[in-house]
Amino acid sequence: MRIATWNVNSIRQRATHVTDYLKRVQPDLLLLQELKCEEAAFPADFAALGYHAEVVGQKAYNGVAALGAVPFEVLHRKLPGLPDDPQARYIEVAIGKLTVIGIYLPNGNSGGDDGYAYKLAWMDALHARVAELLDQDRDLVVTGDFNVAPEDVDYAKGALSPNDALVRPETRARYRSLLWLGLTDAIRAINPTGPVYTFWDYQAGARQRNAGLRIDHALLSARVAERLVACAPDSAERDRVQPSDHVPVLLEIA
DNA sequence: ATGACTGAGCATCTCAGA
Repeated sequence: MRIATWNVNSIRQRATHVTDYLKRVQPDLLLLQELKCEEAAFPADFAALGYHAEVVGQKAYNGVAALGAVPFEVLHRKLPGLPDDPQARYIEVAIGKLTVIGIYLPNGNSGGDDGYAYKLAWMDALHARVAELLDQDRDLVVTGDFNVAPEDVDYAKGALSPNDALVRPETRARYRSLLWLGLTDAIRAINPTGPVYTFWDYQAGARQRNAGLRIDHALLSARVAERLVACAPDSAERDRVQPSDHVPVLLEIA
């Protein structure tokens, strides 16, 4: 089973990139974030490759989707606990006995105190949902753009200010509390030390200077983690023409 | 010490991203 996640920063700008990726990598399931369009404007290009799309869209901002080459069922289109969330940031699907959650976690740097409070409330609701699924003994993958750089090794020196919402202590504490429910950070399980970036800013030659961040993650419940084979970002995607600022992360489970 | 890209939209600037 191969599951990928990718913040595409506009699916309409990146439809060709995604098509090429699906042809080359052929994941069973691809979770997308930052579609920046409503469902009606989501490109139809992927059906011809055998991928069924379930889209949670929104005009201009946010938006997530699941593309499957295998049959899957949508369980939730909003984070349970935030049923009236006006922002399209959550999709939960089932492939047989496996539950897969795709998230676009709020950045938290805009909107002042309210914007950051929204990020923390979203993380609290995600914690509650993951705890509920683990209590039910579900096999679980939580993946997507978390907008959290968990440790100092996860961002290049100078790439973020110390009080950025991606690294503030309240943010990191909530990320750790998710792990402490019993989840395994798959990128770190495969590559325990050193920088492994998933994002490079468009500005100031960040890619050329390798001034990146690790903010896209795949977290695995225990039985899934026992079957972990590989998990890594595809950094070459960042060097294509007109790329997203994030690269895909591919997870392989035996 | 400072600046710096990209995308969407009731658009020629503002908001958001991270």
